[in-house]
Amino acid sequence: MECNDNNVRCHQCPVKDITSFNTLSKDQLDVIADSKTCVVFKKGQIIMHEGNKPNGVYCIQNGKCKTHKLGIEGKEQIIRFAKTGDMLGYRSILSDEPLSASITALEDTHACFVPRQELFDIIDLNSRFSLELMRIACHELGEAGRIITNLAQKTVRERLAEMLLILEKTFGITDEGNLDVSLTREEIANLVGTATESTIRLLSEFKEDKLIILKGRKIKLVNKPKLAKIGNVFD
Amino acid sequence: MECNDNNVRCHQCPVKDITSFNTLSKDQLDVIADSKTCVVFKKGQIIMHEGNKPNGVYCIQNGKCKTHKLGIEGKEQIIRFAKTGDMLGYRSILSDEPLSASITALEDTHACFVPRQELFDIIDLNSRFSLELMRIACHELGEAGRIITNLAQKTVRERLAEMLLILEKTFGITDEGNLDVSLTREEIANLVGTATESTIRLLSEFKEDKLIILKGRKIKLVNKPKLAKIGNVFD
DNA sequence: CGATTAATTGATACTTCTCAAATCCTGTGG
DNA sequence: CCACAGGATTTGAGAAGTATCAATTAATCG
Repeated sequence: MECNDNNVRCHQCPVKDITSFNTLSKDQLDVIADSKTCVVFKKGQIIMHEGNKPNGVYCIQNGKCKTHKLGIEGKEQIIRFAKTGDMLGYRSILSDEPLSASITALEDTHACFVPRQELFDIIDLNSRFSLELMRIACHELGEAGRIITNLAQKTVRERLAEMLLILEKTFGITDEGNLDVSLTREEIANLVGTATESTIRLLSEFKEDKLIILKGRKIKLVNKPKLAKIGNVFD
Repeated sequence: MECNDNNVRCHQCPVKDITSFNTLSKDQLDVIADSKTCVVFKKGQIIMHEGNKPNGVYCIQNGKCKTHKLGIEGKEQIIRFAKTGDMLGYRSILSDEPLSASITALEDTHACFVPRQELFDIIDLNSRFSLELMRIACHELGEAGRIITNLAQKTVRERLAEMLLILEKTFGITDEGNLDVSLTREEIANLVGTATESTIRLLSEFKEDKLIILKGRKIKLVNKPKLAKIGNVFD
């Protein structure tokens, strides 16, 4: 798991500017650099485990992760995603509560572990950093409200159409135009909040209606306006 | 709307200790006290309006509110509640985004308006206050994850049973043992994420099964273990 | 190249929504 | 205080949306 990224100082880090550490001074970045540990998580590996108390956060250098909770009878619910530049575990650290969800790597993921204490030290020194953390948490809170409303009011069909658009917005597309994230049908179902079979049936319908092109786990959106209409997406 | 609570200084405020201002020094409390405006909202009055940019936050002196979003075809989704001691509008202020939801008084509510600038001034001075704000936002984020999982995986029947228990935990009970909050059937439906008629039918079933006693909008929980079992509530 | 896991399809049952109609409240003005 | 209008609540019937179970086929990984 350890890797040689440890040689890289944080102020030289290529993703520094898109992380919440972008307001830190050189000295403050050195505090992080001196205490961080860089690791690699293999695809499918659990990075943090629901119910545990983490000793710090991870900053994603490169990769994609899912945040997921255990629901009824062990069924997984995917709450959100994280990608390059995002911080993992901050919710638990800042609320001083156990992890409310697990985090699993969707592909091989490089991340830097920053210990709890150094994080709090910087919060104490740098109110801009504190504000940035608040901004992120409060933004996520707004997103959560939107997800709650969708789950409560939209049909599965509507939610799936919207989710395809959200996946494209979140992860972008590959050279071939496919969504740049590989999810099983079951994962899509656990994201949308439905049964795997329903997801498969609806994806097939969308394919029949020429809204998407399916090739195994590769999904290409070819009629986004129509998907947006089906999903009641207005923005 | 204005009221004479303005005479009360914040350091003497009876609810100060249960608010996030409880870490402020006397001087810092005076900054708030000098800039605050106390107001009263009538039952049903909109305190903040979805999409607007608030100029500050409200601290609830006394009362109960609902936070609600507009969903499909104007249907209301209730996201959460607020009560005495809670802060309103902080999500929008701290994320620098328009309000993601409206806030409406469920009963006559006394609240103090604290302007945006003074809030940021204190954040700059007092990292314990910043941490407290982060703690609240991150705690709410964990709650939101739980709500998302419930909406995605539980049946309406399960969600309603759980919601009754949550309402009792949130608002407590009156002398007669009823939930200390008055909601229409439609509001309960908008909270659980279902149709009004479904809520009515299920409440009637719970009444038949002697789990609750209904008298108009007064609801008394008489068999909480059974409700917890129906709602798959384990904690 | 098996062995396992994932994806697909069909049939059926169940939950929940929608529409319609009737009754009950509640606040308000006379 | 009463009558009344308008909203809230309740109940029924039928339609629609989803889940579940079972069986088959396809894909993937040592």
